[in-house]
Amino acid sequence: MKKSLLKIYKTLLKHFGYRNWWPAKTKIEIIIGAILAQNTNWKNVELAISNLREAKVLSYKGLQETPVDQLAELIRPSGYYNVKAQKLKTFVEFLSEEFSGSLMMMFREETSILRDKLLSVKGIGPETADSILLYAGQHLVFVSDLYTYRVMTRHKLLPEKADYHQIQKFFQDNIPEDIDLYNDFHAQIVTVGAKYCNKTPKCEECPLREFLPIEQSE
DNA sequence: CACCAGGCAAGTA
DNA sequence: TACTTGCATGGT
Repeated sequence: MKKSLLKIYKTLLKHFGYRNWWPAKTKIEIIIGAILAQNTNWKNVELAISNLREAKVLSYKGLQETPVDQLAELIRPSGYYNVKAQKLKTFVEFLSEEFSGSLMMMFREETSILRDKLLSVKGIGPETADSILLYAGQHLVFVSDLYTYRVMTRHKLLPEKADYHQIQKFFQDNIPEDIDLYNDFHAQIVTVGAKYCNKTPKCEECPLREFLPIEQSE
């Protein structure tokens, strides 16, 4: 199994090239993006981020000093804007209280301890926590998501009932412990997922078509 | 027009 | 524990 996952990665890498994720400059921008991206098309997130940038509030202080309803207006294109504005505020409060507003201090925490702390923040679930850990903090956690679920289940590598933790463990148990690999593998899965392995799959053109299981008639 | 996107929390049985 | 529902915009 170790081999087949890596083979999938290599196929994706050859097809799409190194993805160079996360598409953001600063750590806080990555965190903001991770929250805004929840159940939302990335294009919409980009619109929201660029609004925040233009308003010069794409920073810890910016978020802290901007009223929640103003933030909501700025991030409107990302959808669920009221909930997400509150989530940004809640994260800022968490960072302020737990780590004196320092991401540097936050990411110095041991991985599993920090993961638990992030999960205790309202609005941060497993995927958002792991995206923050891996992409903003370079912690060794594999990020799963809807596309990961689809790619794995459609290729019969995991059962339909597989939950987040199971998917994550499957990757962590079967590929080398390498931050750059974790980083780019997830990026590749999202890329192939968005293009070919979405709700209405286009397996004929998918670079992973050769990995599809043999169809059984019944 | 309907349906979906790089989730999560809260409510119900 | 295992479903269900609310949150909401912009693209196809």
